[in-house]
Amino acid sequence: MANTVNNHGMRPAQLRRLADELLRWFEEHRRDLPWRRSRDPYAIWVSEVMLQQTRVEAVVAPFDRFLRRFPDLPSLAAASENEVLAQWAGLGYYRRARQLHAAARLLAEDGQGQLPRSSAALRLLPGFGPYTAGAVASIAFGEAVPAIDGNVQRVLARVLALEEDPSRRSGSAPIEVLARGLLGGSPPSELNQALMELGALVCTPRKPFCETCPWTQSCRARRAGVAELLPRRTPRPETSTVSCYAAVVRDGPRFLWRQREEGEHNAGLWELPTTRWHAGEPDPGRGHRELEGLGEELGREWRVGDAMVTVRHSITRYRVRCVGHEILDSQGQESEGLRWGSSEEAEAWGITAAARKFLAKLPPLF
DNA sequence: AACGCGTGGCT
DNA sequence: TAGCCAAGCGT
Repeated sequence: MANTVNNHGMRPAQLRRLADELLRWFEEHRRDLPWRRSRDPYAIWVSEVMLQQTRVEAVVAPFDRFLRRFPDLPSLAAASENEVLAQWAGLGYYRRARQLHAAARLLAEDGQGQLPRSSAALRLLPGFGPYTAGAVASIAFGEAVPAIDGNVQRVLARVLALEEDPSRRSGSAPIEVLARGLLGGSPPSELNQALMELGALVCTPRKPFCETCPWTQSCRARRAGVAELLPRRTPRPETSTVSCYAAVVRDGPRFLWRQREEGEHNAGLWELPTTRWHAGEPDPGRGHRELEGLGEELGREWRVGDAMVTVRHSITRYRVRCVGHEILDSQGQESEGLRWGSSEEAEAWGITAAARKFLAKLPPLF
């Protein structure tokens, strides 16, 4: 039993060797990423939040854009929520942006005006969970705390040939013990980033490149030939198809936009007015009826036309088909959460990914 | 503990 | 095409 918590039998000398091999590998293979060129804790924080559940390639452009618009913590704190959401557009999980913004405001108000330097203090801020607190504390401030994300879970689960699910306590405990063991004596920023980089570039979920891995000799899963099978995670819920219908209401170059409400997904972002989802594939007759209903709900006089275009996207476990119908709106005025705007204007307010897909697919005017 | 929250790229 | 999944957090 002692072995379970004692690094599965990893001795200090072996930990030292693993850490050295990893750091040497990282020195040679580390990617040149925008946030790695900065030592500014604020920039590192922004990058870590953007990287939650999001691929590096998807973060590079939004990161630069965001930092140009909000170069420091005071500028972020001073911004409106929708300005922040607009800069976040395309990254998804918009709550991350709200919490980043909320934390910036807390820090700006309480006089400090800067991030606290310890993982424990960071952990108290909105949006800082165990991973992000560890990542910012180690990368920005050099604290010797692990930063265990999905990459690190995978890498260390394989090194240990761990059969337990890393998202459960029985699996996360040995991973954390090993992550801490590897930190001893190494620069925390380098070691943590190296572990993640190894997971991103070599110890990939499927078809890991074990031949080029610095740990290929010591990895227990590799030796047992089960690397690809680890970590064992509980299967995701099955995806299902849902459908909805969007009102394409045009007035020259402008569209009618609706702001999604608090409590809905994509809250605060603007979309073409859209009906609620229903299970199953789209149904033209149903689309007609539901859009007429939506027009009444919004207090407008609508003539619902034909289906023009269908976009598909997905939200967590739902595959969404959304059919855009041409709508004639004989009113024209705006109201709370309902306004006219060109696609460029709406982009600046912050629009949903589905709306962006509609804009790209809709036939040009005339 | 399990679920809700987005999105885009890869296979 | 459809499924899989990627530097998680909050409830």
